Amino acid sequence: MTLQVNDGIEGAGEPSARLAESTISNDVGFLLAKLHAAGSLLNNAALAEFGLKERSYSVLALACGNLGPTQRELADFLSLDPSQIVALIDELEQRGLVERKPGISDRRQKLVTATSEGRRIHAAAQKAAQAAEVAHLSMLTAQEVASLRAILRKTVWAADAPGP
Amino acid sequence: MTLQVNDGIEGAGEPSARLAESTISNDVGFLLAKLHAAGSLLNNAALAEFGLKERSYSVLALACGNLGPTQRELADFLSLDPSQIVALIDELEQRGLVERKPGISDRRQKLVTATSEGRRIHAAAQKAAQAAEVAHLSMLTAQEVASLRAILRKTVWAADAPGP
DNA sequence: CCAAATCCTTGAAAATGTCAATCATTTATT
DNA sequence: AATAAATGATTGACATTTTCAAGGATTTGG
Repeated sequence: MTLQVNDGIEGAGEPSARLAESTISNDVGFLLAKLHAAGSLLNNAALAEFGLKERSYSVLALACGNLGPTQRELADFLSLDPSQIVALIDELEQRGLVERKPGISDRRQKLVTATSEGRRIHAAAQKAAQAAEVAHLSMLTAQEVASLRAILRKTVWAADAPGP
Repeated sequence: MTLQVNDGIEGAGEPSARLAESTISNDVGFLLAKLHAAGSLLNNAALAEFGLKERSYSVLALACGNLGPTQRELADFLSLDPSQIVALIDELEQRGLVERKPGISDRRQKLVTATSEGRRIHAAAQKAAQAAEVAHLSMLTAQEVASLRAILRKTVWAADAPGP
């Protein structure tokens, strides 16, 4: 489930920070939800210029790597239903940003790879997304950002093979 | 504040951890989304026993404080549309867990307060939710959890606050 | 007093999430 | 090798959630 921000992007900070006294303000889950919601808003705003949202951007980014992900892998990795992946790729494919290729060893699979146009769009979108991230975390020191990233990675990939 | 991370990761993998090589695996926004999704799942599972979800639990928790929040404040604080607050409170009120009281100085407002039954349910649900949080973050050291909480709080409210 | 703004509520439309069934293909079993 | 079981992609139906716009009640500002 997702908490979504209905605030304008430039809208002034927290109108009712009075409730921040509540005990749930210390719940990591609650803080995570709030931060994620605010970040999504900024991210989607930054990506709108390229006709992308967080979802399609993620798929495009994964298609731009040289990993040749199958749709099933994308669904698992992004924690989405396979049918949602179909819709996302349909759109990206119609825009000529990605291609479906039959799996090499398994013809049921469809490998998703970015076109050169897709790579171009992705490079530009990535810049915008990273700028949005920097802005969103501008109140943190570089050390804090690094710690946050490391802790998040450790938690997300726990019990997994070592990440990048 | 000391921010340190034990970055030793090992173990056997999730089905598609292969894609973790991708660059988006380092995006704070992406990690936030994944961690939030996983946490929500655990949270909702823990709260189901009490007929609550993250949303209704949050509202109930805020109603249990002595802050007498108005619905507008709840909407702002939880980043939800006011109409969603109406539905959440309707349900909690029908179950006898919270009450709507007319605002003291402004009769348009409705102050939301928990009943004693609501407080009882909340106390039990809080235990379950906190246990779920502990389980979710079990791969982190106490120090890392404290750092995470502090950094999240600082970012969300753009003001530093001491962790518990 | 009047106009504008605010709070809650309702309802409808759009976007998302969830699930079951299907076809083509692969894997496992006999 | 033949058959059964399992898997990947796709479609479509259905429920839930988000997002808007409008309305009645009340307050605020001129």
